[in-house]
Amino acid sequence: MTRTTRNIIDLMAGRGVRPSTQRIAVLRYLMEHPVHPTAEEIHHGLLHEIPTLSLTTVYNTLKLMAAHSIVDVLLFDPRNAHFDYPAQPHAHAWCKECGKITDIPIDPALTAAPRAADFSIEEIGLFYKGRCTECQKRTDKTQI
Amino acid sequence: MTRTTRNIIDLMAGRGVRPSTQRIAVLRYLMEHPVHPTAEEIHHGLLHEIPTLSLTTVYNTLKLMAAHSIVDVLLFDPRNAHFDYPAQPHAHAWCKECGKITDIPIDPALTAAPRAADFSIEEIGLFYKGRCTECQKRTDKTQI
DNA sequence: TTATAGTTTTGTAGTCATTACAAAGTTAGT
DNA sequence: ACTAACTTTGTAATGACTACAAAACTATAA
Repeated sequence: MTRTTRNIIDLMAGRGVRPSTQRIAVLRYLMEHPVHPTAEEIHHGLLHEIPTLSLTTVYNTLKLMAAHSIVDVLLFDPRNAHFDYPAQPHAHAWCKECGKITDIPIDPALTAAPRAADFSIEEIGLFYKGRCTECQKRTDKTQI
Repeated sequence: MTRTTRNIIDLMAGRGVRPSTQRIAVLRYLMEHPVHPTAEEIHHGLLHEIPTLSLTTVYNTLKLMAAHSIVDVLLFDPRNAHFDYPAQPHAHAWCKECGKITDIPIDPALTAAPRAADFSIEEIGLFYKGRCTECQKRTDKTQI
């Protein structure tokens, strides 16, 4: 059992989620691939390790871990949800053109709860939508 | 032609969107119903006014106006998109329990573009997820 | 070990918001 | 009025996600 597996089990147990082989694999995949994958991508990426893993289990696992605040669900992309293990607090930038989601270091002041008190805040999200450098370059070339 | 209709036409023209009867109706509905409705709700709410209005047109119109930054698409709710005419810049609070989306006045400093420059930012979003006052009260009662 | 109950996983069959598409309708300019 | 370009409409599809029930697994106790 690797060091990471121990950490993952402890993290899950601390949040009230029973660690199973599949759940550990999904969370480790998210930790080792901080590129905000979709459920489909996680499933595909784990198939060689757990050939019997079903897509349903990946969805169930992500939903369960999101409910226990272990992972974040990113819904910028209208086509499908992306998932994130938030090691550090950060904002997200979504490129409208290529769909890539990039982490943006966040100013700690932004994570402060706002003055409006008529709401119990459990989660804060900050995101930017626009165009990444590569897509800007590509469009510029085309336009010349 | 009402005052508002004139304003809507000017707004659309200024953003490069040709104003049609259906498009004007959709945008006015959003302005007069600042409760972040879904496409289905907008369609239903306009049927008595334009009985032939199709749901496809509502979707097309919202997509077009979003592309021209006239309306915002809110994707917190995993079930369906909500739409917003942002009269003032504001954040959104989404209640995980009842699904209601509430406007939160935003500190103008938060809308400033961040220092990370490798990205052309066209839109900034700030949201909170949690529980609204009513849902908190209801749960408290249940727990007593 | 074996039994048993509770939990998790799996595969299949849906559901449903959203989009593609082509025909019909509308608008604008000549 | 004529024509080209644009918009709307209805239907049919797409595809992410979920419901469900059977099978597999895990933990605990006798």
